[in-house]
Amino acid sequence: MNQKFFNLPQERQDLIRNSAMVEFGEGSFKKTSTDSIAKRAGVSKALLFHYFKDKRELYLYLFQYAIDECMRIFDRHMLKAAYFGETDFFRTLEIGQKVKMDMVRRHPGLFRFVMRAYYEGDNVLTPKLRKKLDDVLRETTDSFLSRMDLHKFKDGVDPKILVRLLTLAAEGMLAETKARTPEEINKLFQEYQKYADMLRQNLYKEEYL
Amino acid sequence: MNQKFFNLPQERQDLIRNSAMVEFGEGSFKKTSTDSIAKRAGVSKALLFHYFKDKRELYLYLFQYAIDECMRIFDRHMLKAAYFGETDFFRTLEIGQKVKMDMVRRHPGLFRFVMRAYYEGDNVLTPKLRKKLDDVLRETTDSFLSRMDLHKFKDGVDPKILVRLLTLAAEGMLAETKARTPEEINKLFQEYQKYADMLRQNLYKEEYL
DNA sequence: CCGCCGTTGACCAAATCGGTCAAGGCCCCA
DNA sequence: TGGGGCCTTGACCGATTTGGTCAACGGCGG
Repeated sequence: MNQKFFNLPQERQDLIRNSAMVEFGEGSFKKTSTDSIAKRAGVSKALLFHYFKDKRELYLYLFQYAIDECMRIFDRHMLKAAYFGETDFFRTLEIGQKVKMDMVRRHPGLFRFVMRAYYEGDNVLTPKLRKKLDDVLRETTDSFLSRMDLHKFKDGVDPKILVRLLTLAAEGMLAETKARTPEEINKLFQEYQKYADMLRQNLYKEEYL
Repeated sequence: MNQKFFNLPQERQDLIRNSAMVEFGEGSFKKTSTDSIAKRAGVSKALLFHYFKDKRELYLYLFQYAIDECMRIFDRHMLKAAYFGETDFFRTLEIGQKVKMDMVRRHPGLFRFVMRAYYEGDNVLTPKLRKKLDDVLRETTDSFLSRMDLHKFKDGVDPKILVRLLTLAAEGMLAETKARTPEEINKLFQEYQKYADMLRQNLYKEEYL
């Protein structure tokens, strides 16, 4: 790709990246047209091909960028939690969700794009990239659980499936809305907190409530 | 539409309907080509236009069919539960999920299609149809809750958000797999049951366990 | 033998596809 | 004042795909 892309102002880079991720997130690689991407970004199609030699190159760059962004966000959130010595399962997960929702605001369409890309039927994504995403997802969960204080849970509660349950719920909420305004995102977060509170209230030993 | 469509053997009707729902479920109305639908069904495109005058007519028929099918399934499951006098929240919900997963086997792509259609940006779906789906969803939840024995829950547990939490999880699981074989679907169901068991174990009063 | 019916491949004009190219506008340095 | 980059664009390309049509095929019951 044309390295001059990075000389553009950050907002313009984001505009192009976000538009492309939203479009690629709505359909398969083949069905997504470069025209629609350009139109969403309010930019000429020729400009896209000025910075990216190919539709495929744009796609692969976006995937790389998305994964890196996820990692960056995750690291920041874990570092933050670690800095404050936070070891509480729900509070840390809450921070995570908050950061995630913030990311949705900054990069609407990123999650959907990554999911799409992961399940993309065509072989546009190499197995190597696919594996990379796998690793990121698994490592984040493990790393998260290893730092938490799991003694607070009642006996018989498996924190691992609890993470999955809450993550599924959060992603489901994210998937079913096109929320972009801060108020909408805040509403989603409040709903998430209702679930988390209910679980915390009933899955923690009484002495930790 | 051409009423002779219903003279076809049921399997052939299902073949066409399912293929169309899968394809429409993967992309927007505009981006989904009649060619791909025909190809998936192993049928000539001309046949499609023999039974449905339009791409749009096919789409609207499918939506109607999908909603009716959902209703039919829901009624059957509720009647079954009512017949056995079942009033337990988790057992009834479990039956519901089981039936739902069965439907996924019989109609792969139905759920995704309905969701897509609901959030479809173009105005192919009239507000009236959209409202109809809304009503169905809300009514089923309310009707379900009104028949359940909610005294078993500990104080402070809101069954309504519990339904939503479990539904979100189930739909999330459904969305992230392309599971079609009975074994895969069974695996999903087992995962669902892990969540439900954990919640039941901790949200019910002890005397009801 | 006919007529009906489900089915098809070939075909159509129109739209859309990914990608190119010459040139316009703008700012900075000489 | 006159270039020389640099970001940006509209117009354009041939190739493919689009939704939709149509004449005709084959099998089957009468």
